[in-house]
Amino acid sequence: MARYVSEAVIRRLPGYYRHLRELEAAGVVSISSRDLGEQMHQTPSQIRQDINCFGGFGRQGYGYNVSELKERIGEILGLDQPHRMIILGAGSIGSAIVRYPTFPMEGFRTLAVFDSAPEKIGTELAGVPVYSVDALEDFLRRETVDIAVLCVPRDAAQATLDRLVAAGITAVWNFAPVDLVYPPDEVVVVNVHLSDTLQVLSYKMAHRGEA
Amino acid sequence: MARYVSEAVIRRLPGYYRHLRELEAAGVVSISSRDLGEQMHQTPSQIRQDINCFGGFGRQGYGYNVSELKERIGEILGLDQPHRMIILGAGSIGSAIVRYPTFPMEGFRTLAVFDSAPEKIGTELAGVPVYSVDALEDFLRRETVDIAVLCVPRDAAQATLDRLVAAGITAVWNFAPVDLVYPPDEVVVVNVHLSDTLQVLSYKMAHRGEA
DNA sequence: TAGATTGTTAATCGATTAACAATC
DNA sequence: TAGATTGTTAATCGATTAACAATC
Repeated sequence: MARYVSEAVIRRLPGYYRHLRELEAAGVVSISSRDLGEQMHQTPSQIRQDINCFGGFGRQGYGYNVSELKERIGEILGLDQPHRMIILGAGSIGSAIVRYPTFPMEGFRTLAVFDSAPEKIGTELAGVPVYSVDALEDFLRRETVDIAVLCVPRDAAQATLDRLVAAGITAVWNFAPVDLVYPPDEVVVVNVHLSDTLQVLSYKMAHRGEA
Repeated sequence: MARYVSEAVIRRLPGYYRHLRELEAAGVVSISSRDLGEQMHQTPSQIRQDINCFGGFGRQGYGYNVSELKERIGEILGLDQPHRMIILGAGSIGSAIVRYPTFPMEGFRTLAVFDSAPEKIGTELAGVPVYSVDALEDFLRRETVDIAVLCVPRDAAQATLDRLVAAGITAVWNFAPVDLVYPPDEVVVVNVHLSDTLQVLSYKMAHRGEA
């Protein structure tokens, strides 16, 4: 255990978490890597390797306790800690994030939304106040914020990120379709390039049945 | 050229496309794999390998013509063909997709939105009509639809997908946070599990500076 | 032509899979 | 106990990087 955890493993963890939660809800108490692999279309070997990056919580001859493994993966993902978020941009993507139903119960709480359009400032979005971006630095000085969600238009994204980093934000979830430039040791950025995934779909449609 | 194209390469293509479009807009005429690699934080080798999956359109001693390469990657991604989409679910994610600004100019056109809430049926979302899901099969019989975008709640996703597949839809862009079950030779599914990427961010925050 | 840079083959690196002894 | 299944090491597979001859 405690070996180096590759990006590939990290990206599979949420899938395990989701599947285990469903098994738990279905009343399944224990599961073997063989059965879990079958259900998730992975090899049992891969599942055991992945889980053992973090230490063995399986039992020989028995498998894994579903609730315990789910709980542990949740901890590894940091879901046992609450996260305080702000959203930059009160457009349609920003609205969708504020309203995303499962975030509150996963510990992700949105404190405020920031926008530059005067008609939006002072309103609320699903109960969350919309402030002027001018008040951003002030707000960050007063409140503890863990994650900034970037939902501003493409052309505003880099400048907004620069402000966030200067104000001490260390984690950004970016929805703007740009490759942002930032100091990697000061801030973690995870991109959701929606257009990219749609283009991957387009590729697969165009090249169906080639492989 | 014309070798097997791995998933890893496919997922990098939209990034190339985006970057080349920006270079083109900036008036850059040609670029070497060395410079492109530097700008995109990749090795020149990888860029040449990736591009050569599809045939050599570089010139020795010169590099690649930006516009030509962009155009060719666009074709490979299938962006030269128009795509007709429908959206399932008129909630906040569905609304965000209808309004996504760059889709129309990339050839992705939304024909209709389907929902089950009576108060939404008959209205419009950014100029696109909202129909009852009851009318789904009828609509698909009358109209040519390439892509269905699944934005329904978690618990309705599987049933909706089943209906889509039964009605002959062969490409689905899924936003519901579930692992859908489907016949892989009948339909291509690309998932956008928003919650997963947020959890990856959470992981990286919790384990900052470990590697 | 000489210099630069590709296309492509070979070497390396990392991730996935297989195997099996340890053990519940 | 015997059977099952893990944790872990070794083997394989695939993807990335390096090298270099071909050529613009």
